[in-house]
Amino acid sequence: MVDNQIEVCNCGEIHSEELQKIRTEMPDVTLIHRLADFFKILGDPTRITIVFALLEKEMCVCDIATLLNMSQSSISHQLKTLKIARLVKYRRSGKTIFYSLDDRHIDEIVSIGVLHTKEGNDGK
Amino acid sequence: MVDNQIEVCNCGEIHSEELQKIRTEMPDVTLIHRLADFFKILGDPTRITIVFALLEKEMCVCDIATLLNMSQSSISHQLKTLKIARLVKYRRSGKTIFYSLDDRHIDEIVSIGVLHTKEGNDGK
DNA sequence: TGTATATATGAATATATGTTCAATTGCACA
DNA sequence: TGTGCAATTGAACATATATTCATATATACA
Repeated sequence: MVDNQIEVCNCGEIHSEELQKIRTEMPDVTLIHRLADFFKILGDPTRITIVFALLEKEMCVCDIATLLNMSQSSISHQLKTLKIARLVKYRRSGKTIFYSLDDRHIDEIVSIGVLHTKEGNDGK
Repeated sequence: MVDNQIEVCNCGEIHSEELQKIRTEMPDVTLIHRLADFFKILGDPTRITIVFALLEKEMCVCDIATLLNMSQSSISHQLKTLKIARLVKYRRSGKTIFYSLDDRHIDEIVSIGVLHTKEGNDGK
């Protein structure tokens, strides 16, 4: 990324040296993109519901589909997304494949999300 | 939502009584949607960068735009999104408007996200 | 080896969403 | 009151993405 900054305004509320200092304290671009990708995973109702389900116990694809009342194909697609993001892992047992959570931070992060959600108790 | 479940398979890995039990332990649909909306907010590089910036100090719109090297309009749009989601608040001071974080859980949740991101240290 | 079952995959479609561009609003100050 | 600046807003556009449908894999079992 080239460093030619847009000249936006002259408000000068923060001097450019301070902006420069803040810039050095910010996480690097790669980390930010990975972080955003991580949160994006949890930002879909289907996927986070799957996470909640797997928080209860390991399940096979068709169990999850039945639980969520959705097609097996769409669950499979979402599980693939979760798998790539390393949020779930799987094991094969004959014909069926069991999925389970693969991140020890997930319950923690989801719990905090619930806190935030319940505090802002507005009708959306 | 009607409760006519799709009959997906007969794998029967989990009996329907157990699925029913798990169903009762799952968060309700409204909470899940709010949670997904919350995580979706953090699931965009621009928005999470804004959050990181505001973690450092309160800033006006043009400062953020300069810092992120983005147009002031797009920052303003994103700030509106963050505002609606109650992640940021603002105060007016003359012509400029200062934004700051409005959620005491944010640094916590972002920190855990960073943990997850750094542990899965694959080259994506 | 052939059939049945659980899961995965690819293409297509519909929808959601981030940024830009062109205005407009709100406040300050001369 | 009128000009200037910071910020907001709405429409348009391009891109991303969730689900569906049809089909392909992979394993079990007869």
